[in-house]
Amino acid sequence: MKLTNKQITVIFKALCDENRVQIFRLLQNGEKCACKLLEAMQCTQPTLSHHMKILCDSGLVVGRKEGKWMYYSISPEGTEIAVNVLRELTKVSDSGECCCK
Amino acid sequence: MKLTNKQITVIFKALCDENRVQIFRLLQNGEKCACKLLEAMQCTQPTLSHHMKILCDSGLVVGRKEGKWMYYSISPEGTEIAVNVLRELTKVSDSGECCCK
DNA sequence: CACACATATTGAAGCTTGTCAATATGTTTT
DNA sequence: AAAACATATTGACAAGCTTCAATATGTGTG
Repeated sequence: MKLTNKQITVIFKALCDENRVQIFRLLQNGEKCACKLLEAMQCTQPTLSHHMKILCDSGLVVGRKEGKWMYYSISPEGTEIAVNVLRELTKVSDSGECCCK
Repeated sequence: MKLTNKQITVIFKALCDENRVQIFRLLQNGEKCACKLLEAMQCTQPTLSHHMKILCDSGLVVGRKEGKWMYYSISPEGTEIAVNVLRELTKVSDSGECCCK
């Protein structure tokens, strides 16, 4: 599972906005419909929809349509990938010294 | 260790830019001086300096000054915090159903 | 002390993102 | 079929980010 730098930025862009962090907090105790999220957030419906799209694109959140409602939840698969990417990217091999030393 | 939503976004902004992701890759095999990073990157010195500031502000990278050189490395403490925050934020408690169901 | 070198800061231009009002799409109800 | 409802899309504007050239700061060297 090899991601490009571009794809990695898409994942972490999900967490670059305070509103989206708050949405994660709201989703932590289970799936929620968009209307419930909207109630809890201080933004308009189109803005929420925009953030949900970014969250879904990142893979950290998944959406499920049921009739006229849209249910969102945190994706265990997506978040596991994100944790692994973060781990991978920040892992230090420490194989060598810098030339300038 | 309780971070605000704002502080969390600062952490993940480090990984929102392709160039910064590339910088992590360069730092993976140990501390590097700014001049070495600059060589490897396709950007000007002020741009690199700007990115290094964002990385240091995130806590994921630490800088160390030695004479006229600046050495940067991945911070094990910072990255551990980041992983924990990501884990925390994406942990699902699943305590209850959404009202709309 | 003047000069060369490494890095940081400033200021401006261009691009991207976040936000909202208005509107469109799709679904259920009457 | 029309009305009501939930969500998505569009278009416009504001705010923020990335980038660079120019300049400043700090450090070692002749």
